[in-house]
Amino acid sequence: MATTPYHHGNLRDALVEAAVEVVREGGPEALSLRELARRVGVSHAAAYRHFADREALVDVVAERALEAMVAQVHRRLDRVDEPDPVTTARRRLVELGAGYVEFALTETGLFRLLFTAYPDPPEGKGDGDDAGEDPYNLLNRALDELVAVGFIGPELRAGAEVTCWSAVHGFAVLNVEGPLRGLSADERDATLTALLLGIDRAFGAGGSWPPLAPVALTTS
Amino acid sequence: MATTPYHHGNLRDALVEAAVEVVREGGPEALSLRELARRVGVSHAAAYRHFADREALVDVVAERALEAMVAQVHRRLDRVDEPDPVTTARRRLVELGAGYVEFALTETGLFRLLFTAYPDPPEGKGDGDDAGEDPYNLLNRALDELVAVGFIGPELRAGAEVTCWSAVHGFAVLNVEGPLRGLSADERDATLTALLLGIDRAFGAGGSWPPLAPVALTTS
DNA sequence: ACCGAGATGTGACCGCTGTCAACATCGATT
DNA sequence: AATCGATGTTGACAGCGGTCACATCTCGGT
Repeated sequence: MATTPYHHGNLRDALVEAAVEVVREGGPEALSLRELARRVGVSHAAAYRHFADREALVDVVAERALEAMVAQVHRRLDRVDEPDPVTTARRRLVELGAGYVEFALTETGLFRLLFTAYPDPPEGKGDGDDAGEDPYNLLNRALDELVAVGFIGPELRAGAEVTCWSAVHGFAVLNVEGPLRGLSADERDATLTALLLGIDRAFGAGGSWPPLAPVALTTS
Repeated sequence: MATTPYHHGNLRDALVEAAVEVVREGGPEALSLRELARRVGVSHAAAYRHFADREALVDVVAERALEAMVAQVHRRLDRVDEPDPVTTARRRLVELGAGYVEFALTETGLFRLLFTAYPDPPEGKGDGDDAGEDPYNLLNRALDELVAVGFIGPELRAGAEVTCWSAVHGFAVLNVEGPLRGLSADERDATLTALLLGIDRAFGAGGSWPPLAPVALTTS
């Protein structure tokens, strides 16, 4: 039994683990069922006992990626510590965006996979159970908070999620796989700060609020 | 010689034409050298006389796509007709973004291909010859104009291109291949208007400017 | 008018991929 | 102990990008 047991034991988990690793290193296009099987030490068709097709495996990796992203965003969100509630809410929105971008730049492969098979979050707005563990929900709650503390006028709330998400996502995409990928860390921090403070200005245009501190990414 | 001449005549052009058509219908992943050759009625290896590899063909299609995009943006830009120079400049920035998104939604396949092989425009800032026929240059000129007419304070100019591009590109991506692809035309118009006017607010936060009219896309 | 050279197209081949069907093996249940 | 369903294997197929030797055509120089 010591020599190559016929049954792997927990092939499914092993495949997922290997898949995550492969995608982290080479992005979605590096994900090959056959190479995965090779890596795990199993025949090339064995994976089909656990995944209907390649797509199904991609979906599982996407879930993992989403979790990792939420974790990274939370890490940044939790560091926010401001005396003023308005500044707190504003800062949280900024850090939310910065965490999103940070994940995109740190875990390029996972991020790229995420948006070749994103699990349509805006549709499932009804399930209030695990709501919150999803960047989209985090964003909406941050915006609601900004309305609650009086920073965002209620008339500007509609569509604000899409505006924020678009800006931050666009920045991430352009920097990860787009024409902005050559930017230095300093240039990135500067332009990202301009973008995030721009959003802040767009929402708080009504009143006269104190300026926000710049942002710096930890791209490691 | 009427029956299948050995030499095609202008295979290269025919291949490019077919490639553009295929990408328009099925996106970049539908672009296969072999199917192209089949469609043009030639053996699959013939294409390699005209293109080093698949990538080279993709690049040519990308150029075409970029031209088409610039044309569409121009079409919208040229319609702007406002008495006030400040309103003109503001409106032009809005229409620039709307045109970008409109192209993304109209020519989904070409747009998606464009960003799997984007010809790094920010790098080639030196060539002043054909400058202007590139969305990035159009954007920069629109922003400079906004500074010139006094809408954007000079201290906000740095990084403004990236902010605008990110927001609009993110919106396009999320709507074309991302989680926002289910949006109705009305929802899209509304959220895009919110986004574009948000950018307008972010830049003109200093003064008290008249409101801008909403935006509507022609997705046909 | 010819003839050779360079350009262009062909078919066979390689290795890679995802996917399926037939077969082998194992563990748990009866 | 026999059996059955879950799991893994082998072998095949089609499609892909890419390369090669070879066939065919076109055109310019003599």
